[in-house]
Amino acid sequence: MHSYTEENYLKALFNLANEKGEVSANELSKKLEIKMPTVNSMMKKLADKKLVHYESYKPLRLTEKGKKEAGLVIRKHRLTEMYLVQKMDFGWEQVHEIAEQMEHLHAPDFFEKMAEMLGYPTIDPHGSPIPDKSGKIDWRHYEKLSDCKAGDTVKLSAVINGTDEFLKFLNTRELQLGVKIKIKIVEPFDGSMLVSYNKKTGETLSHTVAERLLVELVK
Amino acid sequence: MHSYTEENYLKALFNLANEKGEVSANELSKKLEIKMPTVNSMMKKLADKKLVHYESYKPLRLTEKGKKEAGLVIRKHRLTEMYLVQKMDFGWEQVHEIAEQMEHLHAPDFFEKMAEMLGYPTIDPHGSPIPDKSGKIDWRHYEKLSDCKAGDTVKLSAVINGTDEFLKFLNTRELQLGVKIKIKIVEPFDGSMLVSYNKKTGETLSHTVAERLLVELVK
DNA sequence: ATATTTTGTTAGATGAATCTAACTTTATAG
DNA sequence: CTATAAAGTTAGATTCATCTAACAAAATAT
Ligand SMILES: [Mn+2]
Ligand SMILES: [Mn+2]
Ligand SMILES: [Mn+2]
Ligand SMILES: [Mn+2]
Repeated sequence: MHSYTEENYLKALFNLANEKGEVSANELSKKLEIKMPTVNSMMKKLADKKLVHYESYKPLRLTEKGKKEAGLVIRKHRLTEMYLVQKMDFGWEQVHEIAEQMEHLHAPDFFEKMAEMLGYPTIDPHGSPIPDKSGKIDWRHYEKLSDCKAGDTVKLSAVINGTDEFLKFLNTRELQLGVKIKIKIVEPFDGSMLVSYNKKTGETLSHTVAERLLVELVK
Repeated sequence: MHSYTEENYLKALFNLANEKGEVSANELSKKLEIKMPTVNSMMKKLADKKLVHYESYKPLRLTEKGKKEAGLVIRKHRLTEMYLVQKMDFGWEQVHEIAEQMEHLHAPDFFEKMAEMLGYPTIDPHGSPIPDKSGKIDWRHYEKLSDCKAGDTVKLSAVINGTDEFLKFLNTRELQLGVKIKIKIVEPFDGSMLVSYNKKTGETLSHTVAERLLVELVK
């Protein structure tokens, strides 16, 4: 099996590769807060294990095997988060750090039991898709709230860059997944939005917030 | 904080010290399946951290600090086992390996939530006491079934040397914690016992089994 | 009491994961 | 196009946890 360390590299590669197509050693180094030479030698090691395609001075790419292994780690992470929220009553802002550790447990029966108890969920508490048992992700096509226009009615489906601080901020605004948001005005100057949802009739969301909220158009 | 590795040494020292008073480097080496020189240098390291009293050629003893830290790891282990059995429907023979990993999580809120959901249990699924939040253990006084005599009625309160195989064996005999056992005959030759419990009127338990069952006298 | 066995210690090596310093290649800006 | 900056690589050191081989002390057996 892969070490705790290797698993964290695979996961970081996977997540970065989904925002962009390929990953530079530099990005990976910054994401993991590990210096470049260390990343470099780990990439060679993962290449030996056929988890990463490595060529000098070229961007990094996970192999199919690498994607699968990464997907399985992410599955454990997201199942854990869902379990903590659904079955142990944690807030969505409290679960990431715990899942960051639990994702490295080698305990298939435990994760299978969690999945079963949760009814085989397909998204985690932040709206991110949970990879299936083969590590495959079923990608959704959401758009950023900040890309929507006045008059649109949307459903909040996921949050990105979901730091605990940001999630706590959303709590104070009663912005949970599933909330229907009507966009009343989009300010051209700063991209801030005047919206209504739940019983609130005039809440303002900054562009910074709106671009971290992923939504689906409704009606 | 302490590393995964250090925690395992502390836990092993603690458990060995409870069977005997002190622990030899040799026993510890065998228990952990780690060679003596490795154990030796780890003991010096733990001594530097004031977790172990170390003197050349003398038996090993945990300091008060060491006992506390070990107790806290064991607390996490046993709370986890109890949670897995009570809340996730695992069998008592399925939980040790998972707990062996989860005991190393640094997630106080998670373990506190488990304790709360379980109603602050004082024993784990195998009848072993769960240390409190300060790492202290409330020792019970049980005796081995093998030390009881014909005519005694006892309650099964804990199992020792509870390997998964042994626990599965107990499952086949319907021997769960709390079962009331009447001792009908003790064979002088091999120490085997003829007992009755539940609706069974004449089950035989070998000495090997009886000395792994801890009981309390009833009536 | 001495010899043998067991236990404990020291010394030195290894592999994993990390770092810093120095160098090379590629990208970017005048 | 060169010059500079950024990104990537190589070399060598460090820390942790492990090992084997050799040696020393303590326990045990004759
Ligand atoms: Mn997360
Ligand atoms: Mn992690
Ligand atoms: Mn256990
Ligand atoms: Mn452990």
